[in-house]
Amino acid sequence: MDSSAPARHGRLDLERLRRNCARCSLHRLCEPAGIGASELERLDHVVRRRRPVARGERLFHAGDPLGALFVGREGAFKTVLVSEDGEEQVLGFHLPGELIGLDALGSGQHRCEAVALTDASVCEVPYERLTSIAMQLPELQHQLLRIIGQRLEREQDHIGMLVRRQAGERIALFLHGLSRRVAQAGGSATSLVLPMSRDDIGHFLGLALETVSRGFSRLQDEGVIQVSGRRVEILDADELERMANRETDTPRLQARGSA
Amino acid sequence: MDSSAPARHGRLDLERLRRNCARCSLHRLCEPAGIGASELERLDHVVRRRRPVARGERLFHAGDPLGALFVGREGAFKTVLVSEDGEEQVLGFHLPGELIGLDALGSGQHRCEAVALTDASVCEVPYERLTSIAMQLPELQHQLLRIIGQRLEREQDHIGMLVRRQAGERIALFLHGLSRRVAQAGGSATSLVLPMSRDDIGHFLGLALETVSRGFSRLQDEGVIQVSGRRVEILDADELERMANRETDTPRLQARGSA
DNA sequence: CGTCCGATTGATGCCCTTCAAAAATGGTGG
DNA sequence: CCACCATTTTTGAAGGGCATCAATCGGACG
Repeated sequence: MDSSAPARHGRLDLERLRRNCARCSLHRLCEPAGIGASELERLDHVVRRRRPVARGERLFHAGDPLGALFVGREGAFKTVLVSEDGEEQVLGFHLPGELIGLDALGSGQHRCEAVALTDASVCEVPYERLTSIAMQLPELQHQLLRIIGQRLEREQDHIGMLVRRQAGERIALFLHGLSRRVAQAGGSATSLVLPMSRDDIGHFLGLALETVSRGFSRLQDEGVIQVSGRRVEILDADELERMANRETDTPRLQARGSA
Repeated sequence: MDSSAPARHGRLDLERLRRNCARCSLHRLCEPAGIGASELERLDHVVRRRRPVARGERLFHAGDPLGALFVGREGAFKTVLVSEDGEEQVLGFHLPGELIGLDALGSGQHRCEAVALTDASVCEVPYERLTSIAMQLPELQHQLLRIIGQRLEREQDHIGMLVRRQAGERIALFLHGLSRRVAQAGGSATSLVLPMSRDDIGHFLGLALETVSRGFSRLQDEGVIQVSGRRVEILDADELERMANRETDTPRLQARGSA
């Protein structure tokens, strides 16, 4: 496959566009919807591709007007809600391929800020243009609604993580979910390098950073994971998932081997 | 089913439709968007109005395909996520004028169930028809996206309620938020009759029902509210809001009067 | 090699959960 | 109208898990 053919029209052009979208992880937005050539071309003209973002840089701040949605391409982000007393609440982490900026849909202004946890790059889609194109493409409209709906599901899962689950459960749930998402983004499901600090994880899970650290250590003692700073190896994914669903029951009934 | 003037065109028809929408609380969906006559007419033909729902009845179950969105008209609902072990997680409460059913947008299937807490009635909007009309009405599309975005905000507020806030804070936050919403739905902001049980509130706030009850009693002791079963009078809304934002600080530093 | 920031580990206190029982509420039928 | 029951709510007592304070450890970087 040639990588540089500058064909202007025909299949070659479409191929180039599709390739770009697939690389840029925008495929979640347009590819599964079966969008045709002309539509892709329009999207392509609208999307600002592969904008680099330095670690610590913000895609937007709280209060910024909704200008564009972002799709992570490389690196990782967190979205943070800062309360008036300076307390940070981490709303989510965002891996390549995931949409950032939906928090402004309700009011037209961002209510949280998106911070790059590592050096990163994003694709940028002007919101107004996206919606106006969606007006004419049923597939794109449905896809957009579906993606927003999936974000709703994620928020609900986040709530489920926080409600009446104890620390070990939340941490297992977090690692398990992160592993799946890293795999979906093209990484290894068992060998992770966490882009976020223990403090960030704590502010996401509603736990003190020390509790997160202790939880990691405990999982390591039990042989489920191996931790070295931000490097995490998942040794027993099944057990991890089991702990994620209820840690409190059968702590000694089915105990095998050492206590 | 027309019950009155069968006018086909002209202002009368439009007025009737607007009235219906306003009464039906669908105004949040179409009225502020400045929708014109023909569009309202189309919406009107699509909406099944004022369907009664008995207490305990479900609008949908987990796993049901996404058929329609609902707008509460009278009464109250809760949406509940039931985990495999039978544990209930209350995702939200829904007052008149609020949209129910968005949980299915991501997958096309409902993941929670919507239960009527009281005898109630709803308007029912077939989802496919709504989106296909939205394709042709920029205002409606934007309004739809805005409403979904507002739901996202609510989920995030819910998360903020759960993370690192202690019981008294969550309960004050809950009462304060409910008061505002009841007022928005046309009720009294200070005199509430809770449609949900202490258990429901507990499953929403991530607390044991006993803790909720104790929290109410404590607020009463402090003269902030007056409780009698499910009847709650808010005596000091300012103080309630203050407690909602940080209960733990300045308990004795800036203490005035009694310790 | 020394500094700095993040991660780990320890000890203590407290808030909330849990178990338990009494009290109140609401609906039903005599 | 009142008695009766089921359900919900309130209140009490005890124990545990997590936050907090504090110190040490470890790696990254100049």
